[in-house]
Parts: sequence; structure tokens; C-alpha cells
Amino acid sequence: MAVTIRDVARASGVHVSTVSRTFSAAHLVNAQTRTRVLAAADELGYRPNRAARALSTRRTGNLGLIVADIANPFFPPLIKAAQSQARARDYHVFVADTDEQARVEEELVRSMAKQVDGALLVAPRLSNRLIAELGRDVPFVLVNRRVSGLPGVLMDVAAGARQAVEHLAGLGHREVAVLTGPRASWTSQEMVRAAEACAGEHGVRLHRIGPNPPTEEGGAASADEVVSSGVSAVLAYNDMVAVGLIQQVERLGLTVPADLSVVGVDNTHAARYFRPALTTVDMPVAAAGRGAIDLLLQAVTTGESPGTVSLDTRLVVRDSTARR
Amino acid sequence: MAVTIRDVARASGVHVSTVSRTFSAAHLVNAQTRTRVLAAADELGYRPNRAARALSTRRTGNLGLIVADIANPFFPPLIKAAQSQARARDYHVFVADTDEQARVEEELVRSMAKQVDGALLVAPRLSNRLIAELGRDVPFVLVNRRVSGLPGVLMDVAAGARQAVEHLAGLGHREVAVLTGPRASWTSQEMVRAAEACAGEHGVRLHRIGPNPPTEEGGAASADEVVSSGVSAVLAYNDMVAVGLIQQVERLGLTVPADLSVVGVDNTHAARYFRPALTTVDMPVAAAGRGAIDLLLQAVTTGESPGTVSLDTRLVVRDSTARR
DNA sequence: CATCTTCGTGCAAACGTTTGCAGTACGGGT
DNA sequence: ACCCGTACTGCAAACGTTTGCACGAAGATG
Repeated sequence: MAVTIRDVARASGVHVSTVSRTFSAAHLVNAQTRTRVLAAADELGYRPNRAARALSTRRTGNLGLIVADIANPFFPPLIKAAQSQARARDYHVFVADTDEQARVEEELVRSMAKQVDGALLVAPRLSNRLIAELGRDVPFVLVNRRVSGLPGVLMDVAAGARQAVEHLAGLGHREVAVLTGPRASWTSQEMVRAAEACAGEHGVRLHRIGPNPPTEEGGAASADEVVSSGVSAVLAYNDMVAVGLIQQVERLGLTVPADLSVVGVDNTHAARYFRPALTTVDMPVAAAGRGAIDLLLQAVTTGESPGTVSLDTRLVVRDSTARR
Repeated sequence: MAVTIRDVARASGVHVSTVSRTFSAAHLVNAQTRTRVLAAADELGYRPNRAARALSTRRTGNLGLIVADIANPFFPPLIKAAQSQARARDYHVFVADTDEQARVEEELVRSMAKQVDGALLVAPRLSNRLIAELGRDVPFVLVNRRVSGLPGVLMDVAAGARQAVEHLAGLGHREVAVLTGPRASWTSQEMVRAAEACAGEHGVRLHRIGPNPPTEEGGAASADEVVSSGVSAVLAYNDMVAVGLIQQVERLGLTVPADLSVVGVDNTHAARYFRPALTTVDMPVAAAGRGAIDLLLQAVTTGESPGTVSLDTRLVVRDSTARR
């Protein structure tokens, strides 16, 4: 039925091993034979069978990519970049979605472990301990999570948070709330840590409100607390939270940015077309996706764990923040 | 290294074939042996090797899912639904992104063909002829595209478009523009066809403007033409186009919906939080994803092509449309 | 000219499953 | 007592590759 290496061998008058080598180690075969084999392969429409190859080499050519929620606009550009980077290296990517649940995440990792050469864990919700444990089964690269001994790509959200707080301080805000994200989110922890340190330096009092689900609903739900806390500015865990918050406080009769300044994080597409357009921390999502794939493939092929790389973030000022 | 069927066989004192059968055809093995084997497997942490299985059965257990652009908010909920449906049936899903380019799409299908048991083509940009041709290599299910002989899931956007036109007609609009999408988009064709028929019935004149890229930029770019055409209402190819259009016409000094009513399509997340909140046609995206996977697995396992199913759409009225 | 490399190729044994076939044991029907 | 069917299990040949090893033919070296 399907055309195999054997058909190609027959058609070009060489042994199957030679055909195999023309595809997997071209330099080992004579240039003339190679072109002959390639011609025959092309003619017959031969495509190597990855399953068979996987069986021999113990490499599947597949990578896993686990995210909390594909529908969260933070992830698609990252997935897209990772995907195309992997494809360029002739790897396929399984994308899986954990619905923000640590249990599902663990289950996914376990079930993927044996069928991929490595996996990307993006903003995982698992405990460090469990991540380290699972990391013994499959090569991992973490995105936005730091676990000692495991390679990772971090977006330096701390720098962005500092810029945000300075920006707000510069606008005269002295009482600022930070809406934290999921408890297990490294990004959230970093953000809060940096914001607190920076607030101290600028004479700003920081109110911590959270944890909040990383969604519009999460933002909306904390509107009351924000209002009653008397702050004049908010740094939200992400753009969706910011949007949810803004909508709700406007329903309560406030205006953004006149009555309340709001800063988001992620610089998702939505931040640009929401009204007021969101001041937000830009995250280098595509670069992170590409970089993570590079690290992962390095780990997979060399067997040793590459280090951790950190990418810059920066504040993008738009219309949701104003002088107090 | 990894624990294989052979280890389990040894540990439980049976032949490998019996172990194999315990996992792939449990009814063929004695209940006692089965529990013994399962115990051993569990103890050793055995997981069947899918590549090896694929080699024997000629089934990979993988499905392909090809979309035009993961970052287009229309797709993630569909991907998510398809993904989880497939996972529940013990299939894995490769997601790939064509960047809206037919050539890339063709290449992707070809390269996936031999490594998946079937593929979902969502809103493909390829020609019918090519789709039919590629369909001979792999079982396909199409979403939002009708190609005779191939199974598909269609969202009845025509019905939604009719409702939209009736809605606008009811608000007193007599000159309406329709911003068409990519030339190869079945959705766009359906939408225009239905809108035209319906416009005729309600004494509305329909101006066709396009094709437009299915993005905000696409919408923004057609703002001039919309304004100069003198229409009082617009039906846009999708929500992103609608948003882009609205932003641009507001830059030109108009107000939506006071000066121009705009209807989107897709009912993406953004439609809800954009200001003005978008009147739009709701698409049953998750249901389509699940349904498409079901059809695909049916095609894969029975070998015969299931039919085409059509899902309802409906107009959701929000704040971007008003009486003329 | 003998010896040593290098290069290109073939041979055959893996890789971990599945599955058609054959064999055994047992219980029931005649 | 015999035969047959059923239920289970083992045997071994696939599935399509890769890869260590061996071998022969040149070419290089002394």
C-alpha cells in the first residue's frame, strides 16, 4: 500500500540501508547514489514513516506544549511561535490545555511523557516539587517558572512591574492596588515582589488584592474591593483582569482613567482595542515560544540541561492611566 | 531502560502476546490472568509504546488540526473543544497554523498526511479541487467548507446573516455594506449570498466591499470606502474586522452606532468587551470542534465517510447597532 | 609493492507491538 | 468412548526504520 524504504531501494538498485542513510545521514552516501535514490524516492512519493523511525531511534519527533488555557489570549502567539519554530526543525507539536487545573496538568504530563521527546510547560500551576519529579521522566523547558535544575525561559515581568509602579508614582498616585493572579503563578509572585520593592522606594502604599482567577470575571469580582480600598491606581495581573475590572468599576459609576488608573500585563491584542486602550506591560511572547523550543531541542539532542534565559519586558503607555 | 511489554510478560509469567491482548483486546484473556498482568504492568509502570503500536496497526492515534491562524480568537475555543474531545477518545492532536496562506496549508496537509489517522481542516483556504485531491491521502473532516463527498461540519452563517440584515432593516437602514472576507472563505460566500437574498426581500440595497483580510487591519483599511459609499450600516466578515472598522471610522469623526451601525460575526470574546459592545452573529464554535472530531473518528474507524452536519447560528444584539 | 586509511555499501539484528495460526485443556453432546 | 466447540495461550512473522559491523575497492603512504 504505502511506499516504503524497500520500494525505493528496489527502484534505485541499492540496499535499504543506503536509502535510509540518504535520508538520515546523507554525508555517508556517495553523491551519485544519493541523487539516484532521491530521484526514485521522489518518483514514488516516498515519505519516511515516523513511527518506524521512532521505534528504532527512540525519538518520536514530537514535542508537547502544555498551557493553562488556549483561549487566554496570552497563549496563542506563544503557541504559534513555538509551533513554527518546531516545525522548522522537523518536529511536531502536541498542544494541550489544562483548564487552569493542576491535576489535569499533572495527568497530561504523565500521559504525554512517553510519547514526546520533550515538553514545554508554560506558566505551570504545579508545585515545584512535582515539576522536578516529572522532569525526571521527560526533558522539560519551563516558561515563566523557575525550578532549580530545570531549564526555562522567563519573561522579566519584575522589570515591567517596576516600570509600571514608577509610571504610576510619576503620575502622582500614592495608593496603588495590585491584583494578584493564581496562587501558583510565578509571574504573579514576581510582579508583586517587584511592585512592593519599587513602591517602597517611591513612597507608594501598595494594597495586595487576590488571588484572582486570570480572567475578566476575576477582575470584575475584585472591583468592589478595589473601590473600597480607596486606591487611585491598579496594577492588574493581566489584561483580561484589567478589562474585567474596568468594566465593573465603570458600572459602579467610576471613569477610567479619570477616577482610577489601571495597568494591565501581557499587551494582548485586546489591550490595544479596548476603550480606554490599556497601559500594559508588553511580554515578549513570540520570542519566548521560539526560545523555549530552541532550549528544549538543545536539551533533547545533547541530553544536557541548558540554562535559563530571561527576556525583557517593557511598559507600554496608552490611555488607561492618567495623572491623579 | 523503558519498561516494555516483555518486562511485563516476564513479571507476570505469560507470553508477550497475552500482555498485548490484555491491553488491546481484553476480552480475549482470562480474567485471572488479566488482573495478574495488570498488576504487574501497574507495578512496573508500563505504558504502551504508541510508535510501536502504530507500526503494527497502521494507526498512529494522532489527528491533525489545521487552522488559518491560532491568534484569531475564533479558533482557540474550537481547538480547545476538539482537543479535549479527542483526548477523551485517546487520540492526540497536532495543531498547525497556516498563516492564512493556501500554500502553507497544502504543505502542512501533505506533511501531516502520513503521520496522522485523519485531519480536521478548519475554514480551509484551498481550492475545492485540491481539497478533494488531498482527501484521498488522509481522511478529512472540513469545518466551514462544503466539498462534495467529504464530511463536514458547517455553521449556518447564512441564517445569522439573514437575521442580521433583518435586524438592520428593522432599524430603518436601507443602504447596507457587507465587508467580505478572504476570497476562498466559504463563510464569506455564504454570508454574502444570504445577505443579498435577504436584502432584496426587505428593500435594502447591499454594497459589497472586499475581499478583506480577516483582521482589524482589514476592517480599518475599508473604512474610507464604507464612509464614501454612504451606507448607514455594515455587516462585517468577523468581529475583528468590525472592530478595526469601528476604530477607524471613529478616527474619521463618526460615532458608532449613532452614525453607523456595525454587525460582526463570530461572537468572540472581544465582541463583549469592546466598546460599543458588538452586535454579532454567534457561532457554535465549541460544538463544531467536538462534532468534527466525532465525525473524523467515525470516518477513521469505520472507513466510510459520514455526512455533513449543520449547526445553528444566531444574532446577538448589543450596542453597535441602532436605529438609523 | 606492501600496508594502511578512507569511503561507500551491504548484511542483519534490533526497536516494541499486534495478530493469524496452531495447540492445549476442558466441558458437553452424542 | 468419541468428537466438537469454546476459551485461552503461545509461537513467530510481520510492521518500516536505523545502525554496528564487516567487507571490498580505491587511494595514500612508506
